[in-house]
Amino acid sequence: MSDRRKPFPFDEFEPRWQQLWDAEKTFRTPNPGDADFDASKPKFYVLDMFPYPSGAGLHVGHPEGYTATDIIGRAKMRQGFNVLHPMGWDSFGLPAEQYAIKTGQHPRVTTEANIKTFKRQLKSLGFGYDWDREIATTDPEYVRWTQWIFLQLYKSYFNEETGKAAPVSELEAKGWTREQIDAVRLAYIHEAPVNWSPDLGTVLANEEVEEWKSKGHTVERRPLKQWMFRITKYAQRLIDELDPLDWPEGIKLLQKNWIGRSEGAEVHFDIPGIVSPTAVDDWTEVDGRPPVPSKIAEHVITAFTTRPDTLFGATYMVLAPEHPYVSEITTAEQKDAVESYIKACASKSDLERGDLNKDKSGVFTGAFAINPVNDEQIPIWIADYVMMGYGTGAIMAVPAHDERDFEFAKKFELPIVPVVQRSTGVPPVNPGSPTLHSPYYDPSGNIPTTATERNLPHWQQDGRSYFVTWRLADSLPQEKLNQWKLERAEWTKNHPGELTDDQQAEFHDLFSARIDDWLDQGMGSCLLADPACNRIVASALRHFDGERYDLEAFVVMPNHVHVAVRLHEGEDLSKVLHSWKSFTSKEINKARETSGEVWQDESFDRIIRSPRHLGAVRKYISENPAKAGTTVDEGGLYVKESNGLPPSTGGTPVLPFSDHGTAINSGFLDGLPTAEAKAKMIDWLESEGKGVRRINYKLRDWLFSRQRYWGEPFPLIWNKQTGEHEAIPESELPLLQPDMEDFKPTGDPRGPLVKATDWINYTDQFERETNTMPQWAGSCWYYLRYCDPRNNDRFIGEDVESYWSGTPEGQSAIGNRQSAMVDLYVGGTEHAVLHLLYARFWHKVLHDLGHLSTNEPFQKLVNQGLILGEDGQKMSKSRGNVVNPDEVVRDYGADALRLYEMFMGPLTEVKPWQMKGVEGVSRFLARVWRVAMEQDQAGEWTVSSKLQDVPCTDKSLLKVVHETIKKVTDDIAKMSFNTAISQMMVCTNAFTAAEVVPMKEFTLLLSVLNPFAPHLTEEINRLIGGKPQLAHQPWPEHDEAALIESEIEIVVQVNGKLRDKITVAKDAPKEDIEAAAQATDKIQEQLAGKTVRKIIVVPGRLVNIVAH
RNA sequence: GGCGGCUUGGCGGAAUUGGUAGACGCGUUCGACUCAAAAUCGAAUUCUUCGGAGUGUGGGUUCGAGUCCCACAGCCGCUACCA
Repeated sequence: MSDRRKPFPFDEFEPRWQQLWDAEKTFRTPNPGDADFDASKPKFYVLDMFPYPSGAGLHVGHPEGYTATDIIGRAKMRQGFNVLHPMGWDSFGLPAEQYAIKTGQHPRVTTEANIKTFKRQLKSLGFGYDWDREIATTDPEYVRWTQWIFLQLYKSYFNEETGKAAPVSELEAKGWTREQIDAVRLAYIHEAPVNWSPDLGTVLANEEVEEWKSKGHTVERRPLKQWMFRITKYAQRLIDELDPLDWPEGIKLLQKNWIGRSEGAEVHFDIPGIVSPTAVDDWTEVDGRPPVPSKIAEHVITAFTTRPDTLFGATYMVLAPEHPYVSEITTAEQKDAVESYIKACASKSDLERGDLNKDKSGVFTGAFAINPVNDEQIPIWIADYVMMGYGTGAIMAVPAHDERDFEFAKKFELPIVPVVQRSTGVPPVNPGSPTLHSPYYDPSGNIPTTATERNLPHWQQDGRSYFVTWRLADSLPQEKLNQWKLERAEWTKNHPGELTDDQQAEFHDLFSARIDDWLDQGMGSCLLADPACNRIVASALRHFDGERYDLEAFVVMPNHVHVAVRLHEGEDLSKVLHSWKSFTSKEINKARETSGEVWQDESFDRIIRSPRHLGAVRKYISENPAKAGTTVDEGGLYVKESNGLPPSTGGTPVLPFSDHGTAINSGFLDGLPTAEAKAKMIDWLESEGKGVRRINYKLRDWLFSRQRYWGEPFPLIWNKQTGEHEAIPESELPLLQPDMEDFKPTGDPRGPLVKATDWINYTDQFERETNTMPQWAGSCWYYLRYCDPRNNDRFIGEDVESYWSGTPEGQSAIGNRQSAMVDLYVGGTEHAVLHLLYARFWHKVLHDLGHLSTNEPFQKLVNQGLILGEDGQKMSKSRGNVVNPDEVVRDYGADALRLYEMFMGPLTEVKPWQMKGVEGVSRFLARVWRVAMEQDQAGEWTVSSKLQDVPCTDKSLLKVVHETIKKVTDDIAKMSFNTAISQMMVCTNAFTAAEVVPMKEFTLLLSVLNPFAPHLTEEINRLIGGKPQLAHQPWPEHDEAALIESEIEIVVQVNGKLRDKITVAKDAPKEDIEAAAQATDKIQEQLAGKTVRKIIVVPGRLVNIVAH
């Protein structure tokens, strides 16, 4: 392959141009203060996620994002922006250290070698990076500022009043003690069970556990002292401030879910026998004061719940096995069982705990708690389905309304009390719905329907299936109904025209939802709950089954009836309904010795549209009692047993029911919808001192310590006497790791640095912290350092920071809300949560402390899609489908690789590699080359004789060229590179076909192709005498005049089907177009024997003639 | 289980946001050049019983639907006892 003839001499000119760009510093970005800095130019900061320089070298996935940003950067530069497009290395990391341990080589050596390879590879692709700004997170100067930023966090706390970070010196001034301050620092030391990996010899963040386990390392839980960041204080801001960012909605959602905000309450459960004066939450700060260990904490167990409205249904409690109170509350009889259970859990990995989750396990502690709302004694259990890491590590179990609690209660035969009932109402049906046009029921399409109006629309068709619902008369007073109808009519009058979604919802709330709400409140007599009445209705429904109709399913609920029924030919729904209603009302009155209306006039009915719809209706009916939380009398529920539906559930309610509904069996909450019941319960809890409103987050504080050699050491020292920690002076930064021969993990949880005894010993009084920072530390702020990479006085200069955070006018192509520093950030989804969350956190802290003017780092985020192997599988060495970019460059050139990766498909999509596709794109580049160049007898390339410096006389060629400028410009802004390339191919094909290639127009094509294929275009431009370099030329603008044609082709449709095309003058009046459209032979043929009903003219596009 | 994404020729993918479905490229076929091949150039290429049919399936809205609405299915990704 490599010896095959090159279609154009890329192997000669590509390296030459790369050297020129290097030597000339073509892509150097001037900073404020530089001699060539032009303050009038708007800034544009486009950033790639910097790579971890692994030993394997560049992967074809890397250039995907890098080419995209390079195209944008190059285009923006030529559009007059001061473009910052830097590259660097995320060079700390476990693989380098693991490799070092294996080979005995210092990780710095391997890291530097890897960086060299990466850099060579990136340069061979011709990316326009400003290499003067290259940084590596392992550079001592970079480490200095990483440590400096850590110290800013260490010296700060989160001020609850302002919602911002502030220096702890404020608290010192207020007279806080050392202990109190340490308890609120953003960086704090904490003893907690952590994920300790014995063979890596380090602690891992929860998020990292799976990754390393999958690589075959073991991880266990173990309590250790660790440095933590109080990122949870920023949870709300990390959610809220996501909103204005131009990120993919999916990524925003991922972050929100990760932070996992949930609203609810903490409920305090007293343990009897021990008096609790007031319930105090021992884990929270009160009035912004530092936490005070509660004196009564051991008397009270606090549980977090998102459903305080179900408190009446809480029939037991469950603690996590690790919960600190377990040993205290366990009774003597249960002690052995509890202890052995805890032991069993500890030996289970998280994976086992989670994966084999179907079978619930647990042990009774022997202790009881008091349910504050009804003073009932409820047993306290421990079980591993409750996690110590979320909420308070204790739950109130409501088995009737929580799946997990339900399973547990069933297994251990704990009481189940339903306290929420499904709000009754009609099932969801297609709202947009003239159900009458269903071909399922009438293949002829000729639909004999009658619409009868009786309170509500009443559609009828012969022999169809219906779903009918009607209610007891006293379930809704007529005057109420009438009043609501009037209000609805009024509202409709005030809202003419089409309704927005919101208005539709409002409209629904005004009437249908009101009826449902009313009924759900359990109003009315619910006399059908009486088995006698229930049976009357059921037998009436069955009476004509098989004679006048076939019953599909029905259910008799306490205050309403649902029936799915297929009418026999010739039957009339309203008559059938009437006979049911009149017979049953007579019988019910007789049975109850009453008189008067039993049923409401109103009934709801709809045609069942399809077998599938029928299935849904039957399912709805069969589940209805259970969902509503009621039972029906035997016989009151019927589902035809023929089509694979689950058998009728009889009278047993199906629990758990975890949706919202209406409170029942709940004292003062009865009848309230869930939302209101929640609020009322929280109010009650707070007024009684039995609980507090609480917003809980899934997000945990960030474990920032690692026990490794190859990471930034913490710039902290410990007082050997007092055991207090403090910062080393900033003048001592950077604090580098000592040179060590042996950096193997020791198994000592303090990490390998403990072996460097001299280094540790800071003074006689102090010794150094031996933990190091995780890889995230460097990647959290690298985008800041790029702005000012050689500044030795600050992590980023103030002027520089202000310039690169700026919001100059007129830069709207990418991202329209410039509130963040980086305008465009491109990288893989794998960093969607952690890296981006951590970087945002640091950025916000630095912003709060006054070091940054923006509060978010990345304005627009784009995730490039994964490139799969040629077999459609993920590329991997074991599958042998890995494509090496070096080989592609060798065989086809850098431009071809760049162009192919952009031509494969949309940047964000997952797509398979096709080597044939690279060839295709290479052919395209060769065609561009041959438009300008031809080979003489000797095989030497010379400028083609077709290429002439003459005005372009070919109108259509001129049009294509300007269309191309327009489309490529727009498509780059949209990051739709594949379509831009396709347009340039069209343009090139036009040049290839042309007899004479006008120099000026051809140069325009080169000009827009330049960001995609910089080497080829610069080389051709040089050979044909173009000056200056394209990289220094302004971006071309298209000529609107060249796009306009005097005549346009218009499509003629008859009844929406394409039948002919006509050519008309660009500004022909509508009438002329209509006439011309009807005049053609083909159209005449189509219209023969038909009457033209309507003609639709879409200017410049089509004519549609509607005729029957 | 939850959340998110995707579904258009033999393949990768276009489609001006409701207006000619299949741009562009790959592959395939035919032709030109050539002793021949490669390379290059040109033509054709959704299916079709030549009436039409056709964007995962079924319905709906519309003069008109790949695009909007409803329901369903199938793939892929992430996440998982989150109380």
